[in-house]
This record gives sequence, C-alpha cells and structure tokens, in this order.
Amino acid sequence: MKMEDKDSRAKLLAIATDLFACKGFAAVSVRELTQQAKLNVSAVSYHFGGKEGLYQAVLEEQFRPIRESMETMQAQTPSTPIAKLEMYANRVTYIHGQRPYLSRFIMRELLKPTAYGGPIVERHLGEVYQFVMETLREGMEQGLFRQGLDVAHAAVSMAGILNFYFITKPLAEKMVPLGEDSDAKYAMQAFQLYLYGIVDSKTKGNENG
Amino acid sequence: MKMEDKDSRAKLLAIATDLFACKGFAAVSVRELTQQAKLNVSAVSYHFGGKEGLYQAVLEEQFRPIRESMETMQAQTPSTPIAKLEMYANRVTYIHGQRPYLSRFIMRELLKPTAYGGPIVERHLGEVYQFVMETLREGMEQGLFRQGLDVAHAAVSMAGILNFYFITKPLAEKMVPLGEDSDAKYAMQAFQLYLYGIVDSKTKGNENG
DNA sequence: GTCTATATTGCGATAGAC
DNA sequence: GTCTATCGCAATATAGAC
Repeated sequence: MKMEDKDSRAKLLAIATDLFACKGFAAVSVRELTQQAKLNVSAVSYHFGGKEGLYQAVLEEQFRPIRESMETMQAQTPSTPIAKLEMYANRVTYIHGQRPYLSRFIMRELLKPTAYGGPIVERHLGEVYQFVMETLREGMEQGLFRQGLDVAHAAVSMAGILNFYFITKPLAEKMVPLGEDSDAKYAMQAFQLYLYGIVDSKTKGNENG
Repeated sequence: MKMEDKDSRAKLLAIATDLFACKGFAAVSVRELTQQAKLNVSAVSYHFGGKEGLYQAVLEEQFRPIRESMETMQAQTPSTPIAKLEMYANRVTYIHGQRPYLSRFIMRELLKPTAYGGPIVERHLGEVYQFVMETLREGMEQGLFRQGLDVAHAAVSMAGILNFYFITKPLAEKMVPLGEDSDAKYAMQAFQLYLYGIVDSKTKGNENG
C-alpha cells in the first residue's frame, strides 16, 4: 500500500471539485484535470473508473452537509414552527459556508441534470422543501401566519430569499456593496424580512435579532 | 433575395435558443444544431460567422424584454417607492413569461460567463440592481421602510424572492404543488410578503391585493 | 500505480463546386 | 445560399511496458 495511492485520489477529488464547479462537467477534460494534479492522464480511469465516476464522487462529498443537516433537523423537535424556520435559515448559511461551491453544483444540475447528479439533487432538495412546507403548515394550523398564505409558494420564497444571495454572490458583489461578514448579516436580515412577511401581525410581532 | 435566406436564419436562431438554453453553449455542437434545423453544417458560419456569433444573436434576443422594461421604468416616474417596486415585480413576471428560457441563460452566464454573455448579463442586471437599490433608498429617506434596513441586501432579497421561483420552477413543480396560473399568483404573494417584510408597520400597513 | 502510445470519435471552420 | 469534403485539433479511454 503506497502513500501515493490515497494522495492521488484525494488530489484528484480536490481539483475536480474546483474545476467541475467553475466550468461544468462537460467543459472539463481529463487532461486538464490530471495536468493540474500533476498526475498521468490515466489516473482518473484508474481511481474512479472514468470521468463520470470522479464527478459522482465530487457530488457525494458536496451534498454531505445537506444530508447531515437534514438528519439533525429531523431528529430534533424544536418548540415552534418559527424556531424551526430559523434553524433552517441557519443551516442554509452554515452549509453554504461549508461548501462554497455547492450552489454552483445544484444550479448546474437544475440546468442540465446528469444521470447521477439529477436524482441526488432531486432527493435532497425534495426533503428540504417537505420540511419547510410541513413547518409552514404547522404554523398555519396554529394561526401564527397570515390567513390565505399559500404554503407551497411560501416555501419557494423561503428557499429563494435565502439561497439566491449565495447563487448570485460573485456577480452581486460586483454591483452592490456587500461589505464584511456579509453572509451572516444577509441571512439574518433576509430571515427577519421573511418572517415579517408571513407572520400574522395581529397575533405576534417578532422583535428578536 | 431568396425566401430561404431569412427562413434559415430564423430557424437556426429558434433552434439554437432551445438547445443553448437546455444544454449550454459548450454542450451543443454545430452539427446537432444544423441537423435539427435540416440545414447544412456550414449554415451557421454563413449566417452568423460561427457558433459564437449565433450564441451572441440568441442572447441579444433574450435580453430584449429586460432592455425594454428598463427603458420603460426609467422613463416613467411613478409616485411612490412602493409603486416602483410593484412595477418592478410585475416586469419580472412579465419578462419571464415572455422569455421562459431567460433565467437559464442568466444562470449559465453567472456560472460560467462567456466573452459576449458575461458583459451583457453584468450590464443588464447591474441596471436592475441600481434601480431597486435607488428605489429602496428613496423609501428609506421617506421613512417608509424599517429602520436599519440594509438596502443592498434588501435588493438581493427582492431579486431572490422573485426570480428564484422561475429559476427552480422545473424542479419545484416536481416536489411542491404549484397549481394553475401559478406564476402570477406566486409573484403576487411574494411581492406582498416582501413588502410586509420591509415596510415600517407603524407608518403604513399595506392591505391591497 | 504510473507511464507512453495509440485507437477512435467528434468538434468547428472553411475552401471550392454548384 | 447550399452543398461536399476535408483540415486540424482535442476529447475519452485503454493496451501494454515498467
């Protein structure tokens, strides 16, 4: 068992993550990949069975924090729907911090699903949407939220207001001043904004943060 | 002047719009393009000077409604910041209705800007962000919105809550029940939600819609 | 495990006939 | 304006030496 074995695999995985995220699966060649890793062209086939196997390995690693977060969130049972939504908002921020490229992989799979990535994205995002919608339904039953709120649409709004920032960040920071610690600050204001938007004001004014 | 001239050009443009939107610039080959259009391989070079010229022509057409909307919005001077934001929300819905593929082209250019598309996207989205931020600043000066609101972040939230729906619609409608006339209904609720989120409730409760 | 060398396929672009 | 034929290049994958 030579040390180069694991090193080469890990190196390929790291460089593939960068390249696939920035250029997309089709636009990255095995040559480019192995040249950057200072390995032979055939290393990809040897370690991952080909370019597709390497991409699959990258995706699994990228989605790990989502998988773990969903398990955590489904295990706990926080007191109120609002606390659950806040936890979700915090997890979104945490996950994007842990995996800066994750939004890119998800967007690419939304635009053009691959055989392996498509189902992964669908399964994970499906679970997330179910969690948010279920939480919103709970809140509706408890009379916390505005009458007539469409929970399916409200779930998309929640996902949108939190994730769009991370998706468009590279471009947005060219055009609007985002400043220091922007990620956490954005998420906090966005969650407050969303909460003011859905909460029934005659039942509960939200004044934390 | 033969009829085939304009026909071939238009046919290529239409098919290229579909293919580039669905598969991306790099993943579409000139052969695939011309076979679907039932034209010769060399037609692309003849009419557009090459694959890149064709892509450029597609993008110009896709962005036309944004360009026109910005001119309309900058020409008019609606009474209040809130009316301006509402107009913006309506234009977003209208534009996505006019160009169902636009969000895909924008996302692709955000993920991997091309030489021609990158500047186009940057310029157009920059103008939009400037308009929203300026409108939010106006509202802040008039005391319409909550104290301490970060207008840069709030502008991203506005763009996110409106556009994310259109971006993820293909996937979202697999997982959440979106129903009939969903686009307009979504946009209306999202705008209301956003407004409740930013408006200073002690100054103005918003009860239209 | 890593290497070279090669087989095979597909790409965009274009010259030149019609 | 459309066609065929072809050039030059880059892609993935793999066989076989070390």
